[in-house]
Amino acid sequence: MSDHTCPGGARGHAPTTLDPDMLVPLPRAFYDRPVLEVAADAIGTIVVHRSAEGIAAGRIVEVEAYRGPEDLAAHSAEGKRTERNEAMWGPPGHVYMFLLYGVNWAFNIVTGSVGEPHAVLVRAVEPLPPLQLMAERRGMAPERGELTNGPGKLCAALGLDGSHYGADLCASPELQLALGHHDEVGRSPRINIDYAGSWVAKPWRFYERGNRYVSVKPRD
DNA sequence: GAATAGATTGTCT
DNA sequence: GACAATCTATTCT
Repeated sequence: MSDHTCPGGARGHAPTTLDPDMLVPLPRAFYDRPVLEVAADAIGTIVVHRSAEGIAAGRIVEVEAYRGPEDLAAHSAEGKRTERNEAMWGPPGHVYMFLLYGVNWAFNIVTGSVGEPHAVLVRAVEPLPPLQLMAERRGMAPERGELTNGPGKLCAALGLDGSHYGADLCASPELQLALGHHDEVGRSPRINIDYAGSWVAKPWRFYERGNRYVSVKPRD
């Protein structure tokens, strides 16, 4: 869809080791585009979080686009603007965090211009070595393959929470999104938005085909 | 593998 | 007071 990811070279293989110094943060222009384009191109990019506990990173393999105010599945549906979703209305490249069911955090990337309440929900990442810190945070062995296969799980593994609300992915030394590679991208309706009327059916979930970390198994 | 229930709390009506 | 862009354990088949 653009030249920001996978220009046709290496496909489908995450690096076997993570070298933070080799990671190139995506420019603001990446986020300052229509949310469906950013969502599609976000597949394969690498989330990196550096904290006092250490570094943790994952390759994005599943996202969903939310496009208020017309999209009834979005928190910004019908132009609703509250303290919680304020970040959705702000500049592209910033982070929107919210709490689900009182227990799980969700990590979102704000896209489009200021005043366009659009965002990309990151639903799953493929964890990149070293896995030990992420496994500790999740309280399970990495071999189980369930470290980061869901919105709440990846936040727990990467150490993301409400303290990252509004962070600028283009300027934060702590939290960044970097260029990566991806395999073939599939699309499907979004997950768990039954309340959204006719918007339920829109194929606004994007995922890497065949990747074991995709949270809800697609039909293909 | 699929279905179910319970957890748990900030946010909005 | 209701509910949520979910996760886990448990109980089936």
